[in-house]
Amino acid sequence: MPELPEVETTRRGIAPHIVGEKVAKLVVRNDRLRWPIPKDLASTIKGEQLRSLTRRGKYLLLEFDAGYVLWHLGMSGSLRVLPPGQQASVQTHEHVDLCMANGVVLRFHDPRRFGAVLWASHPVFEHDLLSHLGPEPLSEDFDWQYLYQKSRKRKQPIKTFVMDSKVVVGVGNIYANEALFAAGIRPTKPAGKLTKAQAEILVEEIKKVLARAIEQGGTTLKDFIGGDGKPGYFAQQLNVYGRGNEPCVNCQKPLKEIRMGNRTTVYCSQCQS
DNA sequence: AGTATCTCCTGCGTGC
DNA sequence: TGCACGCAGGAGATAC
Repeated sequence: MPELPEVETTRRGIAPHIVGEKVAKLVVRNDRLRWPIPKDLASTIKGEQLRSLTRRGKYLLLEFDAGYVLWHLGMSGSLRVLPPGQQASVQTHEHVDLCMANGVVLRFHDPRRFGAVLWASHPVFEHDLLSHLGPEPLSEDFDWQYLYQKSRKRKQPIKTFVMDSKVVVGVGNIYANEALFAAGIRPTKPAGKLTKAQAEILVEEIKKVLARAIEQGGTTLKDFIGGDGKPGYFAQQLNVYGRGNEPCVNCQKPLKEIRMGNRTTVYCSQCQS
């Protein structure tokens, strides 16, 4: 399930193989993703040179002279590079191939089809899906003063608050749970009740957990495949996620597991307040 | 405006 | 062995 670290890992893995190359063709075997893939996308980018591959939140941005392809992996999506001449047969749920002039094929696999492949003309950041996004969590714009100010008078639980992409992008369920545990803050705490000190440590822990995950190249979650086609090798220790009722790593008290906004939430009632 | 709920989809684990 | 069922999850859409 791609969270920001997996998307970034994918970006880094595939970029060297495709940036600077021209598009030979886009093959769409199934256009029914979260939104339909535009019918004319293939003709729009055919022959165009890929100028850069960047990321905004969990969106990959493929830059061409005329505009951008926005590529979101959704919850179960993965991209892998098939080297030139390696004619791997198409497996089920492999919905899209981006074929480059150098023979490299970028293949999209997405069983649950929550992903998206869309076109955005210039300026890309004014696109409806990007214009409202909050700062990148690893950027300097995301600091404790920002989080503190933004959370004032907000009654929403801090966990759903930091998972809101308008507040900050890229903090999914796994890392929200982990960062709140590391910060010693209870997920249910109203965002507006955070102290300055808590805002400071939470921002720090969010950055730490994401940066560590990127360093390690993604999670071990089972359907992640790295940009080089190898399985994810991320072995970051998860202290709370998936450990409901198991002992807290700090105090051994059984971890609480609750539902918040339809998402599994795990915390230690003794270590988080 | 802020907040909570619903929704898209398929694979997997569980219980009968 | 097979079925029904619940759950997982990003984030936009919708409803208060």
